[in-house]
This record gives sequence, structure tokens and C-alpha cells, in this order.
Amino acid sequence: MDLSCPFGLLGKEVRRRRIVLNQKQKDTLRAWFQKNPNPDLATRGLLAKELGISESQIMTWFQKHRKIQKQVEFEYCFEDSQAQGRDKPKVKEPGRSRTQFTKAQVDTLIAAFKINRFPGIVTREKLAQETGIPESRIHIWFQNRRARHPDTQQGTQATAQLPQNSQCPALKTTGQPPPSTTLPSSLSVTPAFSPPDPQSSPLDLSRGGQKQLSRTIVPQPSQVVQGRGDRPSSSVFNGHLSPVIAPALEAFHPPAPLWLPIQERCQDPSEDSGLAVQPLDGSTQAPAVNQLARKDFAFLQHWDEWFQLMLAEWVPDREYWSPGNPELQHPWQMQPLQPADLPHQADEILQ
DNA sequence: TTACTAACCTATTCAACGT
DNA sequence: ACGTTGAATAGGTTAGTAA
Repeated sequence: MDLSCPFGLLGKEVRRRRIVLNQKQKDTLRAWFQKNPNPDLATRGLLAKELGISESQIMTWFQKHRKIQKQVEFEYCFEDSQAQGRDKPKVKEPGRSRTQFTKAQVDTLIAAFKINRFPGIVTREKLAQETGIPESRIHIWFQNRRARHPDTQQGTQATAQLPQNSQCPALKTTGQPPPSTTLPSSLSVTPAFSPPDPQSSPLDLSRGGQKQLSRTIVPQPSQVVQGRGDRPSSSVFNGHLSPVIAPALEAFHPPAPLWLPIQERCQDPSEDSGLAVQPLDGSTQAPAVNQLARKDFAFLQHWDEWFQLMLAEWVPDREYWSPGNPELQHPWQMQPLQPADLPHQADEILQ
């Protein structure tokens, strides 16, 4: 197996071409779903053959439809909570099958993983060919591997959990009003007005930190990883700053490149859940600043400097980002603010 | 342009299996 | 019993395609 160049696809890993199922395929899948919403690997393989699509596509379809069905069932139960029959005895499902990988197969996968933690469909299929493992199992294997083996070299940085952006699901779904100077209690974020502390900062990159902040203040992984992931999209870093400090920081130095992509992302007000950086006009800037005590600014200054340092040190995954490729131009390339700029700007504002 | 949805992600949990 | 790890699920985003 030639791993010298990961399939010549560095920076070009693409997702599987999206297919559109035809009516016959959909009907067949629905019929099978009625019979058994949890087909095993072999069944999915047969179905794949029959329908002329891949087994992992079958798997994806079934996953989605199990979700949909659960939603429907939930709604049904909610509406008809008095109805009987909801407690129909559950048929004991057969135990999960567990693929037993050989050592050689695992070695191959590990080797590939070392080169590329996010293999695209082409890579996965090549691996499938070489190992004889179904592509969908390889996909799962990589998911598990990523979860259990964080990238010690750059992974923690590459998957840096940054402050949540405007699309924070937790807040989006709960429809939290835009916080002004306080955080929703549900947000497990480092108290805003404490000095940046590498051990407990909002950018705590440790795995524990990620877990703790899961679905609260951290961006969804797909926002960080997918954005630079196997799609060479121009999608920008859309992480946002703490709802507390972002507006204030922006008020302090609006032209700072750090904030630009964030604003760009939030130009559509409909996308803005309130946590995003608000575009500040002249009339809103002053109150934003005035609401902050000077001691708060001291924190902001520290936080900003610290954040800039983090940015400056961060080296994006080479696979997904290439400085020479404008297609993959990454917003993190932005020149970090010079820390020396901060006191200067702060003085201007505080005078 | 917009709605739909396949493809993909992480985080978490379940469970098979070897020790 | 416990650790490892394959599999499944929940809850998201992204982006291609059809209407």
C-alpha cells in the first residue's frame, strides 16, 4: 500500500457525490424500512446491490429515516398521550454484530489515519478495496478513531473548540434572546471577567474541556472541522466571540481583521441568534463600551492578547488548508493583531 | 432563489469481546 | 469486572440538486 502520498489527494479530499434516489429506489427502501428499520450489514449489502448504490448510502438513508420515524412517533405520542398501545412490548432486537478486524486491516487503517484523519470517499473506498472492509465500516472506524485518538500534534488545535458562533445550536433551538452583558445560565463557559487561564479558558483545548462545553458554548465540530474538512470550500471560520466580550472588543477595534469573517457570517440578520457579533453602528458602540467597567476591559485586553496568541500559533491542518491555494484561503490566516496595538487603542477609547 | 436532503461531522452511549 | 473498540444514535452543518 502506497502511503507516501495519501492517494494524491491532499487538500482535494471530497465528499461522495450526492446522489438523488429515484422513485423506485425510494419505494424499495421504504418497503425494507417497514419490514426492518435496522438492517444488518449483510442486508444492507444486498439492498445496495439491488439498488445499485453503495452500502454506506443505504446506511445513511436508514439512519436518517430512523430519526424521522422517531420524531414522528414522538409527536404522535405527544398528541395522543392517552392512547393505549404505546407500551407495546418491545421485541428484543438481535445483538449487534461486531466486525472483527484483523491486525493487518487495523494496521492499514492506522497507517492511513496517521496520514489523514479525515479521508474522503475516494480514500475510504481505496482502503476498503485494500482491506476488504466495507467502506461504511471504514467510515465508522475513522469516526471512532478520531474520537478516541485526538490529534496530539495539531489535532487539538485543528479541532480547537472556539467560542460558539451565531449558530450555536443550543441557543438557536431554545430561542434564547440575545444576551446583553450576561450569559445564559446554561452556558458552561469560563466566567467572562476572569483573566484568561490556560487551564480553564473558554478555549480550553483539552478533551475534557470539549466535553464539558459540548453543545453549549463550543461550535459544532462540523463548523470547525467540516469547514476546513474534506470539502475545499471557502467556508469561513464562523466561530464567534463570547457574547459578552465580542461586541465590546469590536467596539474597541472594529477594523481588526479578527472580527471580519464573523461579521460577514452574520450579515444576514435571520442567521443571527443574538450571540453573534452584532454589527455596531456609531449609536450602539458607545453604550456597548460604557456598559463595561474598566476592570472588565482589563480582562478583555488580556483575553484578546491571549486569543491572538492562540491564533498565531495555530497551524491549520495541511490537508485542508494551503496558504497558496486561494480556494482554501482560511480566515485564520488573518494577521493577528499586534498586542502592542491594544493598549494604544484602549487608551484612545478610555480617554 | 429556495426547499429538500444526502453526506458528513462530533459527542455520547451501547454492547461484543478479550483479558 | 473491566478495558477496548465496533456500532448506533442524537443533533448538528454543508452543499448539491430539483422545483
